[in-house]
Amino acid sequence: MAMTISELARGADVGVETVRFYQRKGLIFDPKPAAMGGAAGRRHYGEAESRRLRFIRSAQRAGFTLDEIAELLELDRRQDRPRARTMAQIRIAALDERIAELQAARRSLEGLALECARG
Amino acid sequence: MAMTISELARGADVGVETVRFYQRKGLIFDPKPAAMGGAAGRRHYGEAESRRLRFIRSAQRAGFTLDEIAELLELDRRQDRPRARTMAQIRIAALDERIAELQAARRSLEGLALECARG
DNA sequence: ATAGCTTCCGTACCGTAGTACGGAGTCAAG
DNA sequence: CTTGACTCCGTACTACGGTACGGAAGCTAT
Repeated sequence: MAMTISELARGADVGVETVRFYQRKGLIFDPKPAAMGGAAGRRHYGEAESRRLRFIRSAQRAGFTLDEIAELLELDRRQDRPRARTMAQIRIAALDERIAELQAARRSLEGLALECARG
Repeated sequence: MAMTISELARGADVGVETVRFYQRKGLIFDPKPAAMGGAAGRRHYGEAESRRLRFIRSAQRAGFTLDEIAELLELDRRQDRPRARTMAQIRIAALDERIAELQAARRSLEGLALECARG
């Protein structure tokens, strides 16, 4: 249950420095060691943090910026479903656009490859 | 036919500063004004540069980095079709992967939006 | 001929998302 | 009880793709 930072990082396939970076950004709860009733030095993390970190990575794959992800996490905390839904829909539209663009690029690369093959 | 830098930039929907940045990177021929037999100060560009600039933008949309685009332009100059073809194929594979990832992200966002709608 | 937009040039700065570094302290195994 | 790995912390640096700034000089329309 209780994990060190490196275990947490491994669980989401990110580096320790990246976790620390997210903490500085406020994306991950930072159980300040000093603030935890004297437990010396080390932080420890549980399943909640691990899930949160994996969520961040998946949201990133969906194209959200870290700032947007911070907002999503905040919306989740506040149970603001309408706004979260809006953000999701905006992102879906952007995704559709991006997918179409990549598919168009793919087609034109196919054409290019074909030209190269013929010479 | 002969264009100023701002006309060239407009033709590809980029800023003048971006054109200058590409010149520094060596992506666009830079007809150094001093080196052109005394024509004072200003560069002028033709259709070739305009096409080149538009090519850069479309290659970017396909996900090539500027360094890769520099290589592509060089391959074109050297008529190295096999290598260009290889690069295109590598990019197509990366594109396929990326498209699949975005589609997966899209599906999970749809799920999220649905959850938000129900509450 | 002069006002005012462009151009040129170098250099500096921006946002995004990390990654590295150095020193000090800490924990676990041999 | 030491050695070696891990942690903490602040700060600095990286890559990428631009974007901005400031001064000098050049066009262009009035």
